[in-house]
Amino acid sequence: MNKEVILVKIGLKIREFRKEKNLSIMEFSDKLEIEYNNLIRIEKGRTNFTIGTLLKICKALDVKLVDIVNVE
Amino acid sequence: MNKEVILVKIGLKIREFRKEKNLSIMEFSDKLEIEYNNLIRIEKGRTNFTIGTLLKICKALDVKLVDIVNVE
DNA sequence: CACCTTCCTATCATATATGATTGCATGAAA
DNA sequence: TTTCATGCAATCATATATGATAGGAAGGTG
Repeated sequence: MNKEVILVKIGLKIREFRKEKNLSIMEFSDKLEIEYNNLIRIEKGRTNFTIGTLLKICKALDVKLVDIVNVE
Repeated sequence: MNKEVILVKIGLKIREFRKEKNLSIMEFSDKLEIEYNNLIRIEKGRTNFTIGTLLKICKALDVKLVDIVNVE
């Protein structure tokens, strides 16, 4: 599984967790220190984001790192 | 646990896996498409590297994403 | 119809990760 | 001693992630 596919899958998983919390992207990006459009890029798998950004997302979703990257 | 601490811990874990394979940083960066000095930055936790870079490392070490980010 | 929310894209500027190179310190071995 | 491998840091240029903003499409509600 190549990078592009994994980034898409991780994005989908983030979106799943966000919807579980009944958060819109805007509400979610407010909780984060991440820009609204950047969050969309991440959820759509269109950007190769950093570990630090992933950690922010995990914190805002109250999930562990392993819960999100478990896509293989 | 903040970002800096987690990046250091992830770096240490990468180093552990590398030593288990008896690879020097130079040998390891040859297997990767990652520069030698960048690998040092990552292992020392001095850079907020990307998911794509993490995936390259996982592939070269033949481990799963979750094995490396399981530091919390 | 207008109005609002949500999701999404595009664009540009800026910050930062990465590539590439150089140099230094240490230790092992000849 | 010299020589070599290894780990590490510093520097600069370049590629790219991110911040910031604007606008469009679809759906719901008045």
